[in-house]
Formats: sequence, structure tokens, C-alpha cells
Amino acid sequence: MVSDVSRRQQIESTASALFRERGYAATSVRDIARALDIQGASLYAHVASKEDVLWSIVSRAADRFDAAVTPIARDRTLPASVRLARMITAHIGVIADDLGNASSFLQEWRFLSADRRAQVAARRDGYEAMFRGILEEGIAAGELDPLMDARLDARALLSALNGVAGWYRPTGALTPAQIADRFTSLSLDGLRRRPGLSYPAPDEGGRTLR
Amino acid sequence: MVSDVSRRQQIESTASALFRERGYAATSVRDIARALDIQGASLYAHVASKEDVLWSIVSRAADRFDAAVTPIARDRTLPASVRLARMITAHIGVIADDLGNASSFLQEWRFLSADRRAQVAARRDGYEAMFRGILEEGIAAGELDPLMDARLDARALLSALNGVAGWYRPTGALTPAQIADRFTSLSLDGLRRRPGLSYPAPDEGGRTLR
DNA sequence: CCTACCGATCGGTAGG
DNA sequence: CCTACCGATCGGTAGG
Repeated sequence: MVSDVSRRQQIESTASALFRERGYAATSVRDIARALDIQGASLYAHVASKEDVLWSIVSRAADRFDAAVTPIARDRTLPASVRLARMITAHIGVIADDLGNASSFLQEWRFLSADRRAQVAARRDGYEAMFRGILEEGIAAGELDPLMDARLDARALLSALNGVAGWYRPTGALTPAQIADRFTSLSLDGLRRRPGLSYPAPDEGGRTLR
Repeated sequence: MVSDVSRRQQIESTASALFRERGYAATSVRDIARALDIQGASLYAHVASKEDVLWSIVSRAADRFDAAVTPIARDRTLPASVRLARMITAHIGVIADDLGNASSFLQEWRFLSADRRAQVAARRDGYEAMFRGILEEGIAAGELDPLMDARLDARALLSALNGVAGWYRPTGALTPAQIADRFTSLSLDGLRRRPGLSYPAPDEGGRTLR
């Protein structure tokens, strides 16, 4: 049982890396088994089905994003823009911490069965709503621009953040925290030069933050 | 021959819609044929292989993005920030104009053979470099903030733009041009409220700009 | 564009 | 975790 748990985790870790590289549909059960040096049929001593492996990976990833970001979003003692900065850092941290897991969640969840797909869609909608909610709080508090489209902006932000899973390399020049800081500056202040403005902003999301 | 050309286009259009819905690897040749009301084997009167269909779709999409965006990027009579705004509009226009084609290009190109994949990767790198180049020109001209990371910012922007292919619906509330305008504002000015600043900016990328 | 067919591979099971 | 095996489906071909 104890060894079964860790073997199961090995399977999910190996499978998520393969799903990231080749996609779920193009990865066979025997591909996963070969990477673990066992026979294809032997996998079924540990998992009920191929889809079950994907479901575990996707569920775990969703849990990780929720666990990292939700407490930040809910901390009303912090200004919305500071929470947003920390949510960005947390989200990118989850991605960088396990690229295969996050990529499988982000890209391969559509290969789940209809009911599981619906569950994931609901969780993703809730997650997006959390980002949208922070933007709306920021508008209400006068921190963020009232003309923005919170729904569209939350989608744009999450697309950009999730794109990190596609190109991030642990050996790259930028750390996850540096990437997150730049994303925060970009989101809050944009690309345009504003000569009269202090830059970075002293206490909210600038590149000196955290 | 004439009918072959249009039949070929029908096949690619049908296939790209299925690839968008289910993914290339999970779409069988017979799925494509069934959608066209012909037998699976009959497809091979028109195409050499399943991968060939994907290759045509991906090449066409790459051509469309290039044709729409490159002339704007090269027009040095316009300020970089104006070109950026128009590139964003053009890019989103290509996506909205043919969701299946664009989505297949963006998501399914990794299922091409190694050499074709390398060709697509090179084109995508060049396309990204074009956006990065505009940002660098904008910095050099004093329009854009010199502290930005052009490479990272170009990736963030393109990820956000490409994300539109995942959620855009022609029946939605926002037109492609409206989405593009909001993305432009978001990119250039960010989310933060700046009470002293005229908003939208009078002649560059504000929401009144085309 | 069809019927008939091919070898290969798929996810998964039986029985140890 | 293995060997042996299953029916289904895959991309693709032959021959009309």
C-alpha cells in the first residue's frame, strides 16, 4: 500500500511529462509503461484506466492552483493590487514547480469524459472569477481603472500567465519570481512610458515588490 | 481539378473545426470523412495523408497571420505604439475570422513531423520577434518604457492574444475590434488607475482608436 | 468516390 | 508485475 502510493505518484509524474510533450491522445499506455520500465499491462495493477491517470493529474493541479492562490485573494487586509501581484507570483510558482502537471491540467483536460470535463470547467470558471473579483475590488477601492473590462482583463491575464507553462525552462535566465514581477508591472502599469510617474510604483506590484 | 480544389478546402475547413474541438490526435480520418458524408478511404482521393491536412491548415494559418501583421509592423511612418495597436487588431481579426484554422495552428502544430514542426517553430519565432521588435522600436523612440523586458512582454502579449482563440464566440457581446481595443489599452496603460492622466490617451491605442 | 482489405497499435482483461 | 490475449480502431492501399 505504501509502495503503491509512491508508485502511483511515479506513474502520474511520468505520465504528465509525456502528456506535456506529446499530448494525452498521442501518448499510449505503453509509452507510459516503457518510461517506467514495466510492461504496458502492468500499469493496470496501479490505475483503473488511462483517463484515470489524467484525472488524477488534473485534479491535483487544480488543487495546487487553488491552494496557492485562494488564500491570497481572500485576504482583505491587503489592497487588491498587492493581492493581484501575489496571486500572479503564486500562479507562476505552481506552474514552474511542476511543469508537466500544470501543462497537463491546462492543455489536456478536454480529453476527460464529459462529466469530469464539466467539473474541471466549473473549477476553472471559479478560478477565473477569483481574478475577476480582485480586479472588481480594485476598481471599487479606486486602485484600478474603472474603465477596464474585468472579465476580459482576467482572461487576458490568465492566458498570459498560463502561457508560461509553454515556454518556461528551469535553466532559463529568469526565475519564476522575476517573471511574476514583470507580469505584474505589465498588468498594472503597461508598456507605455510615462516620464512624470515614479517607476516602479513604491509599494504596489513594482519590480522591487516581495 | 477545379472541384478538387474546393473539395480540398472543404476537407481542410471541416478538419480544422474537428481538430479545434477534439484535437488532431483524437480526430480520426473517418471522423473527418463522416462530417463530409463520404467514406474514410475516399478522403485519400484528395489528400496524401492525415498529417498533410494538418500541414495545409497550419501553413495557411501562418500565411494569414503574416499577411495581416507584417505590413503593419514594417510601416515606419507610424509610431510604434500605433503599429502595436493595429497589429493587435489584425492578429485578433485573423483568429476571429477562422477559429478552426487559427486554433489548429496554435494548438496542433506539434503533431506535425519533426521537419515540418521545425519550420513552424521558425515562423513562430519570427512572428514573435516582430512583436518584440516593435516594442524595442517603441523604447528607442521614447514611446515605451525602457525598463520593460521586450522578449517576455512580447510572449505575454501573444499568449493573451492567442488565448482569444480559446474563448471567442462570434455570438458574444464583444466584436473582435472591441476585444483588440481593450487588449491594446491593457498592454499600453495597464490596469492601475492614474487619476491625473487623460484616459483614454488621445491618439495612441486608446479605446477610441480603431 | 466506393468496397474490401491490410498490418499495426490501441486500451484493457484473465490468470497467474 | 508478468505473459498471453482480446476486440476495436487506427491510417492507409488496391482496384475499380
